[in-house]
Parts: sequence; structure tokens; C-alpha cells
Amino acid sequence: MKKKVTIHDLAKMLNIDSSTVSRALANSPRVKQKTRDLIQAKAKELGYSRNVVASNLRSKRTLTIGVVVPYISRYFFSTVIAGIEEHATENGYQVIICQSHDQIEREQQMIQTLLSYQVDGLLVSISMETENTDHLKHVLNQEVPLVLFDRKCNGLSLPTIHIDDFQMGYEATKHLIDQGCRRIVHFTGSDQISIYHDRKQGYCQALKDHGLVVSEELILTSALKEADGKLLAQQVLDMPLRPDGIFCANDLTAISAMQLLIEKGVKIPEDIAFVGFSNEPLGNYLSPALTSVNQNPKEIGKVAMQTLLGELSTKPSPDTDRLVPAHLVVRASSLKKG
Amino acid sequence: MKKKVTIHDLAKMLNIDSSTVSRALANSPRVKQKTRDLIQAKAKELGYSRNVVASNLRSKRTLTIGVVVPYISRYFFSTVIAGIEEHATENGYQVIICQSHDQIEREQQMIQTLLSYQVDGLLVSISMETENTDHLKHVLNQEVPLVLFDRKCNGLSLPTIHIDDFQMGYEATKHLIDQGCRRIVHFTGSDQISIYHDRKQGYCQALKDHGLVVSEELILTSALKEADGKLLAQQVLDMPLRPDGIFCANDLTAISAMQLLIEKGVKIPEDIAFVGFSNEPLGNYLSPALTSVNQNPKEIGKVAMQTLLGELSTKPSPDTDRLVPAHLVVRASSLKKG
DNA sequence: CTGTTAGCGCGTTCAC
DNA sequence: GTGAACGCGCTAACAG
Repeated sequence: MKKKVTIHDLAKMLNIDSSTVSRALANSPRVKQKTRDLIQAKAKELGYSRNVVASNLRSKRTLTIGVVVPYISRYFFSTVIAGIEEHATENGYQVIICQSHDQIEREQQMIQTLLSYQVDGLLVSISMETENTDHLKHVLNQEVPLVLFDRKCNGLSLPTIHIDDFQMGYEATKHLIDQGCRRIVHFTGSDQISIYHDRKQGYCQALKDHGLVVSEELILTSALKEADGKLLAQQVLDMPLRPDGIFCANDLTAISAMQLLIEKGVKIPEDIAFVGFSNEPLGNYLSPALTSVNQNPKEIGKVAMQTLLGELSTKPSPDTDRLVPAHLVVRASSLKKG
Repeated sequence: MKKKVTIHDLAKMLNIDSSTVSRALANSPRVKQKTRDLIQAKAKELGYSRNVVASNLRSKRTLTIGVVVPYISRYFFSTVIAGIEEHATENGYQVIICQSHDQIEREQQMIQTLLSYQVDGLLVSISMETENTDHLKHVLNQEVPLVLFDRKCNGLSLPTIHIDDFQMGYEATKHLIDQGCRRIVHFTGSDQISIYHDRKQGYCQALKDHGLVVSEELILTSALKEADGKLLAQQVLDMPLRPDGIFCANDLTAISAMQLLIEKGVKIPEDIAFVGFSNEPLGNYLSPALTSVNQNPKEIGKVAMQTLLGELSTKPSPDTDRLVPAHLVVRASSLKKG
């Protein structure tokens, strides 16, 4: 019913110029306090609301940032987004969220769309498929700040927020060793993907540091999809010499692997101890026998947004990477008694 | 580096008018195929990308819809959003997502912001606190289509997407009765909130239809926060006559209630059978003893978006509510053997 | 088929 | 302190 009220409407009613109204609404000190109050009162009275689209066009900033993640409904990502969103809102920024479905083509298209929306900055967790980085370079050419999180990008030097994957791989493995495990399997993903690469390196280093040998047949590589968990677990059960520990570099896979083990009557951690990555709230409930690496997704989101805000204000980006502290969540019932 | 290319740049280079360029890029048949091709080729060559903000200002539509949910990181909502997003993208719409944190104040503010962004439509799951609906009326006054999902709004007649809560409450309770339960507790929320009201009605009706009495002391009301689960479960254990079935009208609460029961050594379903609401992937993993109502969140998102698209094209909104089919997920291990 | 004109609503000069 | 004028990039309306 009510037509949209513009600053011109307000101006006419008060017999002043629209630019004054504009300034008053922006609380500019260049307009007398009295007229400011008057204008703001009238604005509220008429239910005026600023047309952000017009404002954006003129001011060439949208106070909007774009976020691209593989899947919004994965707990890790939705929690990262919650962190981003909270911190963004506090700083007056809006957030537009897109899913890439882990497909580079969609990722490229979404980023292009976000750019055409004139977003002020971009927060991206690149897809598993992403090897070609032309679309990311394109973003930089447009001088739009870009911060990555979770997944690092090989070719390009970009600020990236992630946990210390090497360190956590090391700690996870050390935990198993401390529990008395001597034959520890590692489920990993493509070595091209740096998070998996690094976690594996941490695993290897921990073994070496504790006088254990790194054996290739204990390192099982897969796409780490949910279904892979059961396949991998079965592979472990079929091994002639049964392993006594598993470190899985991925959350979904860890869960489904544990499922199979439990179904098959394997006692965890007595028969095989298990360390996975966190998939809260699953990790909280699923199995008290699951030790996991808590990646702190909300914190990752917060730090990512902070970093982007930094880029937004000052051009120089000194630090390339920022590590978010992660830690092992060990439950009493996940400890071997022996 | 590269400055942003505008249609004027293209126009000058090709010695034609900018409006022709505009039409060509919109693939309007009013431009000769040949010049269209020429222009589009040049556009691609120079890396032109339409300034959507300017376009929106002029065309008075943003092809953007706003979504407001209590918490983005809850599985139910993030999955609804995934459904919305998929269907929106397919139809050329962008999605902006906001969290209300279940606070009416934030909800009002977010909706106001989205309106100032000139969104073409709004999809809202109202907060638990929402009783005053002025801000929703305001949306309608602005003639912006508004569709609710999950939570219904009492005062206002608005298209709302939800499951058949009465029916599911009935089925859940009937399932317990069929398993041999005779003393069935119901965890419910505020009777003001229609989903809880309806689920409770279904519970009551099922009892009556099967010759059981509705007993007030078996109906436990709380805010249904996560922490309430444990409190409620303890209450059940403390009852002089121990119940043999529980129907919980909420996901988070169901999970934490089960947790406590399991901790206390209660055998589910042998001692007490349990039906909750789905919180996938939790429901899949947590406990094979948990029967739950699958609310089909992705489908809810899809239907919500469809409904909104309908409102977006044709003004009349005939149907006020749309029910999304839900169903009980019963696992073999959740059946009482007796 | 294409060009011309005139804004969309707001922010930013400049003068005053 | 305030107002007039202009332009952001694009598109609707009307010519021709």
C-alpha cells in the first residue's frame, strides 16, 4: 500500500533539500543538530528506509561480502558461516552465501555473480576440484580482497585461514601411540590437497619420532566421501595383521568408518583406537569412543572475517596465512585401559 | 588493475549506442543477431561484467530473495536453506541469508535490512519469541511477497510451509502404542507455538483412539533447549511409575534426553522406547534405537521457494498453507521385541 | 532494428 | 550550515 518514501519526499515535506536530508540521515555533523533531529523524526514517522541499492551504486561500496563454500549444510561450513556472519554483522557488513557443490564450474560462476553484485570482499573455501585458479586471479585483478579458508590454494599466494594441519596430524597420531597403538592406519585424501598432505606429514613425523616405521600399506588414500568410510574400514578389517589404531583425516569418513567397525563388533578403543576430525554435534553424541580434532569452525569464520576486514581497510596484506588453534578432544571412554 | 568495463565503453568502441549494448547483452530480439554477436564477443573479450547494482536500481527488481532463520548452523535450517538455494539459483534468484538467533528484535532488524536491500521476496522462519507481527505486516504493506516455513504465525494469514504436525504427532504416538507402550510421556514446548500445539494434539488423539488416558503429569513442557533434554529425562526417571515410552517434539532435546537415558543405563527401546524429531545426520548415527520423524528439510526449502516464486509472478495467493510430506523413520533396532 | 532522452535514489562536489 | 547540480551504470519509453 504505502509507497516507498524517498529522501526527496522528506525534503519536500520539510522544505529543505534532499542532500540535507541525506546528510542528516547519515548523522553528518555538517547539518545542525536541530534539523537533524527534525529530519530523523520525520523519517521514522513516515517509515522511511534507505534504498541500499541506490546508495550502493553511488558510493561504490555495498558493505556486502560474498561467501562461497562447497556445501552449506555441512556442519563445518555452516558453523564457519555462522562465525563469519556474526562478525560481519557487527561490522556493518551483509553476507551473501553460495554453494559450489565442490564443482569448480559452479565455483567460478558463483564468484563471477558475486563480483557483478559488487561485493566488497570474498571469502572462499575452494572446491576439491579447483586446480585452475584463473577465476581467483580475476578477483584479484578487480582489486576485490579475497581470503580463503579451510582449503589452501597451491598456485596462488593468498591469505588463508586454517588450522595447523601438520601439527594436528602429529598430535592425533601421537595420541594413538601414547595409548599403546603400534600399527596405525591413516585414511587420507588426495596428496594434491594441502590439508590432507599436511595431516599425512604430521602422521608420518609422529611415527618416526616414536620409533615406528611408516608403512605405505597402512596409508589408505580415497576421495574421503562418506561412503568411503565403510570401504576403508572393511579394508582395515581384512588386513592380515590387524591394525590397532586409525587416524582419519576427514569427518564424514571417520563417522561412517566407525559405524562399520561397531557393526562388525569391533571394540573401540580396546581393539582399535580411533581418531577422526570433528563433526559436531555428531562428535559430541555419536561415540564416546571417538577422539577427534576440533577444528573450531566458528573461530575460523571469525578470523576469516577479521582478516578480510583488514584487507578491506588497508591494502597491504603482510601475512599470507593465519592459523586457528585446534585441539584434540579426548573423552575418557576413548582411552585404552591397557 | 583492469578498470571495470561499462556498456558505455563497449558502445564507444563499437560506435553504437549504450542502450543497444544493454539490449544485446540481455539477448533482446530487438537487436540484429549479427550486432548482438559482435557486442557479446567484445564484451567477453574485455571481461565486461554487468553491474548488477546499477541494473537493479533501474529495473526495480533485484532477483534476490532474503531468508531469515533462527540459526543457520542447525542442521534443519541449513538443509532448508540448501533446498531454497538450489531452487532459487535454478530460477535466476540469489539468496541472502540472515540469522535471528531466535530473537524478535534481531528478526525485525534483519527484515528491515533485507527490505532496504530491495529483495524481491522474503522467506522467514519466525523466531520463538515472535508474537508481535508488525514487522511482518510491514513487509506486506510494501507489497513484498512473504512466505513462512516451519513455524506458523498465529495472528496473520500467510502462506506457510510445514509438515503436518498433528498427523506426525499422531503417528509417532501410535508407533509407541503399537510397540506395546502404555505410559507415554510427551516432551512439548510452549502451547503458543503452533507446531508444538499441533504435535501435542496428535499425541492426545492417538492416546484416546487407542483407549489410553491423557494424563497431564505425562506431558512435560519446557523451552526445549538442548539442556532441557537431560532435565526432562531425569524427571522421567524420577517418576514413581516409570513410563515406557517417550515422544519428544523437538530434535535437540530428544538427542540430549536419550544421552542421559543411555548414561543412566536405561535400555532403549526395551525399558523405554523413544520417538524424536529428525536431526540428520545425527539421527542416522546417534542411536539405532531412536525412531524419528523425518521432516524433510530440503523439500521444505524447495516448496517454500516454489511458493514464493508463485507469489512473485502472480499476485493472488490462493492457498495459505502447504504441507510437506514427512514420515517416521523406524529402525529395526528401535523395535521392542516383546 | 537502433538511437535519444530521461531518469532510478542517492551521495558528492561545489558554491553560497 | 545549506542548496543546486551533477553523475553512478544501467534501462524504460518513445522516437525514428
